[in-house]
Amino acid sequence: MQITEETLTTEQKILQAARKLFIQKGLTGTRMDDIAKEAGINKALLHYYFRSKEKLFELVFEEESKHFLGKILDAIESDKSLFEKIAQLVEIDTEHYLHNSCGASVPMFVFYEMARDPELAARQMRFKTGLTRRIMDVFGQQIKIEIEKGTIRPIDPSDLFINIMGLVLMPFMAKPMLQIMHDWDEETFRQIAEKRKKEITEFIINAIKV
Amino acid sequence: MQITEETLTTEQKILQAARKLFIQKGLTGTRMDDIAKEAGINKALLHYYFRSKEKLFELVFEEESKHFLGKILDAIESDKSLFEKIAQLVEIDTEHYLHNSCGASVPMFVFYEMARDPELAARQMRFKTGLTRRIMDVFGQQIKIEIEKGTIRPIDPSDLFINIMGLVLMPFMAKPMLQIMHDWDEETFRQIAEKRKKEITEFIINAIKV
DNA sequence: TTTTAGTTTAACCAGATGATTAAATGAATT
DNA sequence: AATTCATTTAATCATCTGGTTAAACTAAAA
Repeated sequence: MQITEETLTTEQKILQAARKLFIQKGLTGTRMDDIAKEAGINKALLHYYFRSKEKLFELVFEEESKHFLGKILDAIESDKSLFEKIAQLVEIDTEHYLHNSCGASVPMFVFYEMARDPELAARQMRFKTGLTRRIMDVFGQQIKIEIEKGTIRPIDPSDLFINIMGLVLMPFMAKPMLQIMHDWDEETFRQIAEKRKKEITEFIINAIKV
Repeated sequence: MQITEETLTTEQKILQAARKLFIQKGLTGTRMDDIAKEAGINKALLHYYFRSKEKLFELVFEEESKHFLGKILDAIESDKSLFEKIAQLVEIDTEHYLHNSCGASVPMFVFYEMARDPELAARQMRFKTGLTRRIMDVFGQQIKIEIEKGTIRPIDPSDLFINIMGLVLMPFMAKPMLQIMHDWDEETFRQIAEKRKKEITEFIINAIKV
């Protein structure tokens, strides 16, 4: 059965609308009325389903930040060589943000809200220490082995991790500026992001391989 | 003469306060009262100096986005070899954001507000076509020459540009998450950003040199 | 048909927030 | 000392916004 607007429960419609608007406009830039309108209902029903704006926001943020880290872990936990794993990390993340943009970037949303509200950052990361530690452990271990084998130059795993994230995410975070700078329409942007998958992977591998 | 709080004009104090808060909390997250309080004055005086929140915000944004692109152009227009230029671009940008953070990141501020308000993005970029075109022209020309000389692998200049920006800016944009993930205090973060200057430069050069 | 329980809405409230105004203050000038 | 003009403030306004409430509607159960 196809999922149309009608088949969604009101709760799902609200969550979908909230997600879209929070990612696009942020917590403080989004009105409860806007979410209601986007979901095709009114404000009171919003509070019937979700007690408060903060509660609704926290749900959306929790989901997105977990998803963000989850995607990374998926790629890193796979049983592959380092180079294949990097290719997969680039592929999975790019693909995810290419088809999940809401007209704005999820990583931007996550980082921005964390910067705006350190309490939120601390609270949310507290429940993700398992995820993050696992990411760094698995990745760090594999890097260490490759360095010892002499297949790649010595590099701090967290540095390499930041580098990969930077290369993958930058086009999505800087999208509005890049689009205007280079006069890219949506389709052109998509093509460039698509093409970057291969190019970034090679860029990274060239950068680290001996 | 040292610049203390007393030597600043009221206008400067307001702009300083507005800058700090807008960068930290964004347009929609910042209250006019907060700016007044931060500047040590009251709300009415704010409107006496700057007609409206939007006007004040636009001034701050204009300044920061111009500065952001200006720093890049400074490095790119210098009379140096490509590799030296990349080193300088990394150095200048990192140094700038290391000493200009407001507890939050300027590039994040610029990108975020552009994503939140496409009108603002279009309006602001319209006056910066000279800057951006100059950046891409000068950079593109030099890349082309190096590729023809065979010193670097073929790469689209805008791709390389995005890559450099991603590598330099990512730690600053993801700072809250990274700090919690790795348990870095401010000083540790500073040291890591400092150390990355050399490492990123080598990373990039290894990635592109034949 | 009546009852009942889950949905949905319009109207309203209290506090927040951007903006205005008229009066007060203070320092420089006459 | 009196005048003048730029600063500064407290009080106030109109609107926005998150949240509440009581009533209306709907469809299934009795």
